[in-house]
Amino acid sequence: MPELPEVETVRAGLAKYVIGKRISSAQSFHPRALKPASIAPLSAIVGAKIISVNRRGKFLWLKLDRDFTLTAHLGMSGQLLVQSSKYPAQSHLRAKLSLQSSSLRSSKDEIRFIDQRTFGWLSVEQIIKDIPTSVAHIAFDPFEAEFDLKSVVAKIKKRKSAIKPTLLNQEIISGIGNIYADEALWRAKIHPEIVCEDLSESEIKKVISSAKKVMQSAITAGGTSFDEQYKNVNGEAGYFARSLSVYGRAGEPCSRCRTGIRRIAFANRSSHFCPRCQR
DNA sequence: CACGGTGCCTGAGAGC
DNA sequence: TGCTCTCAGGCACCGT
Repeated sequence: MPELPEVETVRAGLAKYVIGKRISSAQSFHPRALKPASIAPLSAIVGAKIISVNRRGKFLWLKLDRDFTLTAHLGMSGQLLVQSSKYPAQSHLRAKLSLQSSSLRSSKDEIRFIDQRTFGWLSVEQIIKDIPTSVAHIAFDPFEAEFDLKSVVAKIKKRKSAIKPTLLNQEIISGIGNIYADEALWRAKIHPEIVCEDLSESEIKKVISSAKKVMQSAITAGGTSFDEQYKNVNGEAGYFARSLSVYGRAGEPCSRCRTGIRRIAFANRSSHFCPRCQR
């Protein structure tokens, strides 16, 4: 599932291939591919040049030489592939952008948006202070210069809900999904159901720094391809799944204390943790 | 304002 | 073999 490390891998891959290119056509093939809030059809970006590829948390956007942007979210199963238009269409191809190339030999002439479960979307949006409208309410992620650890800790400390759903709340800290939330809590030795108010400031800091560290390691590994849905722009899987300590490892021994990893369901999600390390 | 619950979606895998 | 059911979890939205 694409969380910050996977989206960052896709962002970097896109940046490598598409910056400076002009979009020569843009088509959508599924009614849900374009977000209903999009201010224009996908064809509105035809003729625009891609200036940069940006990310906040799990949101991605192409900065164009226009006063609007193309924003993308991968949802559960979205992929953005950069490949040749000669390559046959994938079964869940939802949209594609053709790139004008200066070199006739360039084979990476298409961005394809593929999405099995259709929770992902593209959207043409206004850009205000460099941020697209659908990203305006999203909190800074821990890799952004503006991320303010102290204020995030203070905000979390006041909350009456459990730490796990709080880590998943993109309006408090962005980029963390179910996999990295479980991994961060295991690293910080904190039980997912502990109420935020009951944690000390240093415990909250530890969870956040653990989240940043585990996500940094995952970026280095090219992301986690746990359910075969996530791929980078070249269609390759990341290999961080082998480095996961708790997610998807119910019943296996904890690598710190050998106690069996437990899986519980709460807040409509599964949580994996070590019942001995995380009290 | 804070927070919990629900809906959207498809294919893999389980169970019969 | 083939049917039906459950599960996976991203975000938006709604009600309390």
